[in-house]
Amino acid sequence: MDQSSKKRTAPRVTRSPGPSRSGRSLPDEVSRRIVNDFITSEKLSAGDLLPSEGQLCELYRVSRSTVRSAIKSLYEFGLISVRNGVGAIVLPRAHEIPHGLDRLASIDTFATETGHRAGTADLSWNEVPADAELSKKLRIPVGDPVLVVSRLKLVDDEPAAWVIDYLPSHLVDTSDVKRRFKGSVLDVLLDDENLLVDYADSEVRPHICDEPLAKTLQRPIGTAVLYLDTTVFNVRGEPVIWGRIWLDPSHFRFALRRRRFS
Amino acid sequence: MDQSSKKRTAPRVTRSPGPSRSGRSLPDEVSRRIVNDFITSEKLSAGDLLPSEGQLCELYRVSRSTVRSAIKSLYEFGLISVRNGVGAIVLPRAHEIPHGLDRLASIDTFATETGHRAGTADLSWNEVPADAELSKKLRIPVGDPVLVVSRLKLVDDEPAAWVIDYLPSHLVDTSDVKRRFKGSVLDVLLDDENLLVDYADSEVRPHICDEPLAKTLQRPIGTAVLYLDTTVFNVRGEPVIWGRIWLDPSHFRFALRRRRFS
DNA sequence: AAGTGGTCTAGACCACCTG
DNA sequence: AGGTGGTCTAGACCACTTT
Repeated sequence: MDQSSKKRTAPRVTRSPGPSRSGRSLPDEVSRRIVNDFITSEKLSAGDLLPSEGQLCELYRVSRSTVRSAIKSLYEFGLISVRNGVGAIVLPRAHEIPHGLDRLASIDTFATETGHRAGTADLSWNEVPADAELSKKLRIPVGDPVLVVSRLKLVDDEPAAWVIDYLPSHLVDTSDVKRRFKGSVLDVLLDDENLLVDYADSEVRPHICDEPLAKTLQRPIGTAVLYLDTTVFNVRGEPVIWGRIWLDPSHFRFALRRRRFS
Repeated sequence: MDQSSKKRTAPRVTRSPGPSRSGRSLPDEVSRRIVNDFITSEKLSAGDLLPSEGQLCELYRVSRSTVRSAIKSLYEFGLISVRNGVGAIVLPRAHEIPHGLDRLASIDTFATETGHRAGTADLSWNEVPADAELSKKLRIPVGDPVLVVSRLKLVDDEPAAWVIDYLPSHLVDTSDVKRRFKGSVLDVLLDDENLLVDYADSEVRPHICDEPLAKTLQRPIGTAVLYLDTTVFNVRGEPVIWGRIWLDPSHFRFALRRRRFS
């Protein structure tokens, strides 16, 4: 087209300014630009159409594949809808999705991201031999050592969740985990590049507080809480944590965006 | 390339046999083939590597982009992990995730897919003017007519959930919905191509059965159930259903695969 | 060094929606 | 008819892992 003569001085979007290492991909960068330039800037409002893919290609000087990838992200993030033959429609940003239940992240991360202060109390570390249940959940032989970490999670200094994590000792160095622990066992393991932590399967159930739990969470006996039974796996599909969490729903809203198909 | 001399007689994967209209995309077709040929066929087992992307391109005679798209689907579906420089690793117990809580589908669909029989009882249809809460949830003026559909959902003839759906009357033709209703309001709307139903935001909370609910679900008073507060939106981000569901956890397990980032 | 996945480009053609 | 998104291809180059 036009590169015959000179390069346009248009602010072409590139991977990053410096040594091309910002962790950000080109599509992510384009997503960010689209959000800044059109969505949060209030240049467009809910129901309006984004510029067409072709226009965005010219604007940011990237290929259509890159623009399409960026648009897909915005769609999956719930910011726009896309209609064939029409365009990308800006959605109302009213709904927040406070804690994406489908995202693998720690309570500390969720709390911090939503502007709250996460804390830990009644922390205890134990090593026990695996019983039948632990053997099944962690897929290790009965009797193998298991690190048990239990604690009360505080949000803004109020009891919010009771958490017990079970880790196969052969996978983790107990003293190392202890040293790097800042409130979340999951975060320590997520940061460890050798463990290759990848995903978790959770099951959500309602639960009624019995006396010890009620006392711990400082709620009346009989209060309804959410129980999350979670197994975290590495990329090879081996269990690395079995976690049991009892959550006070007054401190944690569990929101979820559900989509067709997928 | 290689079409100069010999053509492979390999069974090139194409969009569909007939008039190219099966609704299935090429990447979806390739995904299906990969699952059939390598994962469920037990040719590979958990921890094994899929053939490389290049090999899959040759095998199915498609471009690398198509193969990568197929692989991404398998990843998002939780069937494989992918590691840079290594390959795609088959994950264990790939074949479950009974009720993906993150998927927009009806109770009937979930029940049927898991081999159960869905039923409906105590069905009632009403039209009421929107009060303040309905006005807020459905984003319509107070007083606007709202269709209220309540019923007991049965799974294998046992009470499993109490459901109330609220629909703005201006969006739906009540008699039409009634006529096409086969147990699920959501399914009727999902099938309607004019409504453009797109996604839902749900919030999950624990709930303790009071007397009327306990009686309806035939459970003891004080039983813990899950309460799902769900708003369904169309592609323009307009609410089309507000649904309230009380679920007996003994009939519905809510599983969720959680991934990093995303 | 060789092989793998990760990223990005350029271009072609199709399906859909709107005038 | 013309514009928009949807799909697929071919190829280039980079980053990562293994040998």
